[in-house]
Amino acid sequence: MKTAKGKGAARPSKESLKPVDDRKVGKRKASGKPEKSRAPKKEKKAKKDPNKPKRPPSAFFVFLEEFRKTFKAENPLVKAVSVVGKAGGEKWKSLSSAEKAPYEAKAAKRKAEYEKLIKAYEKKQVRNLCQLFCCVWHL
DNA sequence: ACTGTGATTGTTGCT
DNA sequence: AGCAACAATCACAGT
Repeated sequence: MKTAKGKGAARPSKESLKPVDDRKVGKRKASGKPEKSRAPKKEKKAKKDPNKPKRPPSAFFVFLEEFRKTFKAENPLVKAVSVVGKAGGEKWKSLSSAEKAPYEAKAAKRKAEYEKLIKAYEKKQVRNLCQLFCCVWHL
């Protein structure tokens, strides 16, 4: 048996229908551009705001969330997230638009809430800057 | 002991 | 308009 030990993706066969791109997460460099314009400023630590709302999960993630439960329920031995991800991706592509509809609907709702959170977040940021400005002005 | 990684697709955000 | 990074998850490996 294949000891699905975490990393080793337990998918030795069926590469035909696997158009996975090389977009490995972590270092995605599509263009041969050595310097990423979007690169985080190494100078000064890019402190992440704890209040910054995280991006809303896409329909795929919404589906994946439920899929993980099902997958783990049927494969409690599988502990590799990669396996669930691949299985979920394959299943996701197998789903029809109608079946993805409810997930997309939820995703849309999530997005709406996200926009609201972002709005409040930006507002807070502005407020924070305002306080800072006020403090400086007061000096 | 803690943090990063690995894989999936979609969405968002900046240039 | 297009590319790049990041969203959850969970166990393991490395520092």
